[in-house]
Amino acid sequence: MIGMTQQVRRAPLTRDRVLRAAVTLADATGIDALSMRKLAQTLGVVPMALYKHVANKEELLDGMLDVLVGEIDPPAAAGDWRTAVRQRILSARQVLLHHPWASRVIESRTVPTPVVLAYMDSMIGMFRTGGLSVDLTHHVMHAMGSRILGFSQELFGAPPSAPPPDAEIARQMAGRYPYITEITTRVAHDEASVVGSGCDDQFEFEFSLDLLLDGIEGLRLRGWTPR
Amino acid sequence: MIGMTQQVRRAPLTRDRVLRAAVTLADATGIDALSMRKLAQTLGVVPMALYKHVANKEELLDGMLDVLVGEIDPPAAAGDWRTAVRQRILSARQVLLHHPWASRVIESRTVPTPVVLAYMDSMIGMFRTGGLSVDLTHHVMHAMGSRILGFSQELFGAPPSAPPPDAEIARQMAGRYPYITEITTRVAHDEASVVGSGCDDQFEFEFSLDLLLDGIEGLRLRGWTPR
DNA sequence: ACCTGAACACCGTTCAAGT
DNA sequence: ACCTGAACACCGTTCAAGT
Repeated sequence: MIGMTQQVRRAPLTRDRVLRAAVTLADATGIDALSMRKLAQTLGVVPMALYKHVANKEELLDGMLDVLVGEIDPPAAAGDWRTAVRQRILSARQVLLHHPWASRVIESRTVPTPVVLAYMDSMIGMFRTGGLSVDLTHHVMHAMGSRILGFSQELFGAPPSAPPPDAEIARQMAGRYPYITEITTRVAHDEASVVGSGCDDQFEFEFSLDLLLDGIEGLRLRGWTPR
Repeated sequence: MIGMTQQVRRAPLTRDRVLRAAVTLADATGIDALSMRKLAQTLGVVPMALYKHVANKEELLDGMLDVLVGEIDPPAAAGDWRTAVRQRILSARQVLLHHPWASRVIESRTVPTPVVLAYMDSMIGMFRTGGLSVDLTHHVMHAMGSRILGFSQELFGAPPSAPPPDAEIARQMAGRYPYITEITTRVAHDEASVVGSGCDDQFEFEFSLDLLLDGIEGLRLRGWTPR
């Protein structure tokens, strides 16, 4: 027993354990509350011990995204490109919905990791084997942008989640923002019994995705070429 | 002269002066280097003096975005909806290009300010007066998402800006990411004399924007209705 | 050689003391 | 009543001292 410390009991710290703990902590407390110090604490370790497995916090964030990309379903083996791409992006979206902090972290990355590059490569492959030219695939990848990772690219997370305004404030809103009011009252009426919050996020995501995929398929059918 | 301090010389601190100084500082040093303390320093003021004009840093960031939205051109008076929307979004994009930190700040906002609401309202108005139904306009606003503010929604800022890899690394890349390589070599060949860095960002942005606008105009012409 | 406590150079914001 | 210095509770990371 002599010389045996509490540490011996713990599973040895690995890069993978660090990254997974960071994902769990961000899920639980949000990305703003994720610090190297708090992460070390949840692992029962001194802060500096983390720096053996990640060079710095940037590399930690990169690694956390790699974990999430690993959760996205692999591409379906058979079927047309449109269905396969659609399926995979909807899978990516599910991952992002389970980790709401991910979109802001992705936004802050400057260089893709090998894991993200591999994901992008396989996504490009789905367009290419589907019959899109190299040039068209190139522009399509730009057009899809972060949607390829399941981003909804909404302007605000959930603006209509605010408590229902009283009549006086509603009247002011209608005067100042007539067009917004026109839409929100329509939505409130349509879905009063369905959803309390407002829009159907899944419908909106699929509407946007299909708008792009339909446009792309149209270009492919018309044999789009540069210039 | 007695009792006259250095402060008397300075223009009095206003909310507007605080916000504009913050924008200038973020432009010059990046958003990560923007702190309440450094901002106060550039204004020749003690940090706590800022809190008379903004409640906290969140409100400062909101206000900075309001300044940028104010730089976007107002909608063109005449013309079809497609041209007017296109023009205005390209104007918003120019603003974002001049303030590269803006996209990450927008991403971090949770509630739109009155200034942003007014911008969204006028954008919705452009679709409505162009002949889109309330329902279609609603979904279209979701589909446009942050692109309405000039976002490119690219996955990474400038991935091909890396120094040209040597032959050995290039061979490894080609083996690991064959589809990415297929595109990047094509781009490098096409634009070798035009652009050193890689893609033509303006072209890619307009390609994506037109893909969406064409799709939307198609739905309008076909008289799209829900369900 | 490895590990780690203390220290450094920062943060945003509170609050009590000064005018 | 207004203003502000010091303090509080944090950061990410460096580095020298300990084993």
